[in-house]
Amino acid sequence: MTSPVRLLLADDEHLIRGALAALLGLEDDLVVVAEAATGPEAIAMAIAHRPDVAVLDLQMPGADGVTVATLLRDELPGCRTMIVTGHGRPGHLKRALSAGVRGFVPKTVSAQRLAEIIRTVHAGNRYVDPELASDAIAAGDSPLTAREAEVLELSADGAPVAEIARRASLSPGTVRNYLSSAAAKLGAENRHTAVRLAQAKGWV
Amino acid sequence: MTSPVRLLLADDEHLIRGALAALLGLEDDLVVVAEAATGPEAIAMAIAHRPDVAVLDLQMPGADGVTVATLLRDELPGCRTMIVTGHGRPGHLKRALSAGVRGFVPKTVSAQRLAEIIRTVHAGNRYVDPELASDAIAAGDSPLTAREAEVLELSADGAPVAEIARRASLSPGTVRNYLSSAAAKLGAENRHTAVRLAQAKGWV
DNA sequence: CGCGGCTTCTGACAAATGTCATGGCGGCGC
DNA sequence: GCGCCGCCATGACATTTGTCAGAAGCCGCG
Repeated sequence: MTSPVRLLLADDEHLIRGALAALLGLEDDLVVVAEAATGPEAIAMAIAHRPDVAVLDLQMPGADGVTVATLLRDELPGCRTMIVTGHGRPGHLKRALSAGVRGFVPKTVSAQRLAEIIRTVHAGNRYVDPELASDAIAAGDSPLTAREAEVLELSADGAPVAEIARRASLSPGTVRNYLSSAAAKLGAENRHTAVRLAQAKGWV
Repeated sequence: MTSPVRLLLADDEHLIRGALAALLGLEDDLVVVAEAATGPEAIAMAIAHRPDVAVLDLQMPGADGVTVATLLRDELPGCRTMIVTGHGRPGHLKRALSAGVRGFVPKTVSAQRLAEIIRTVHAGNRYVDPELASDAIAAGDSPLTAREAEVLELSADGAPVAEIARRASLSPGTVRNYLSSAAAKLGAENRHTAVRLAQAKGWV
């Protein structure tokens, strides 16, 4: 028998992380060698313990799972990464895959299933939850140009156009044009619903 | 020794629920008698299995934890309820307490700690996470009137005033007045930032 | 009973926003 | 090189929103 798979677990919810560590530890071919509660901590722990697979939560303080995965790809090429998430948006999956992530699963799977997927990933294969994958395909690519997306994101907190223009170093008129065309592309009647739509698709 | 505490676990994330069930089951004075993934399912399971303590996630499909707790208080007076949540907003805590919930904890606590709190709650005492409590005190009470809150909530998805008026069966002018006064009370410069603020405080 | 607060409405005005046409600039593909 | 597309801007216009004053009915509290 080969040596066990060394795991890093990163999740800001101690309850989940601890429970997960306990359950995965029961599998005799898996061993949790490090845990982290924040993005930066995950990176530090990964470098210190050099796990075979890093299981990362998508939403963490400091840096999200995809960001951590991106850094890890450069720092620790031998370490496979996978994302576990509560509510995954289509856009996140795309970002994750281009960051070299090899597994993407929702928290609705069982621990049993997660263990299998960890083995799959460790073997060098990919695994993406079928439902999330079909969502991503259905959502398609963002129809927004770079500036449209940027301006839309800046308008996410409900700031007036003048404020957005200031933050983007653009003319207010230009901002209104971008917002208008972004809303048209998304089929929204105003920029606020446009923001919601884009966020739901994970495009911002 | 007394008989073990019978638990109901409700959380839509199978991974967490299963892991939690396993960990809490290790405590020899606790036993998980039922699990549920949705609000309605939690209610049905509670009535069927009559647990001593119901551990409810705040965000679940169908009906949220507080709603479930409210129903349970009437249906199963002998059953203590507690809420476990990822990101608890101040307003939620208030709603939960008035629904008769006896425990309110974030998912950042350890399983060890959760087990102790379950015992505390089962003994008839209350437990509220200190940090969440101080947040709630700092946030204070909502300054909004019932209608202001209602209209603000309807405007949450960015719908235009005409749409909100239709849904609330109010005159557009009235809606604008409510939104205006709500924004003024919250110190926001428009209704969209007002919505964000109110949501952050848990007032909507 | 009167006072104050909440609810609901109207009307009017100012400001912000959405829409459209138009134009210049720069890059990319054929 | 020419055309297309994205980027940035301006100006004008219609629409939507925000703000304010005023007014009526209802309810609870002292």
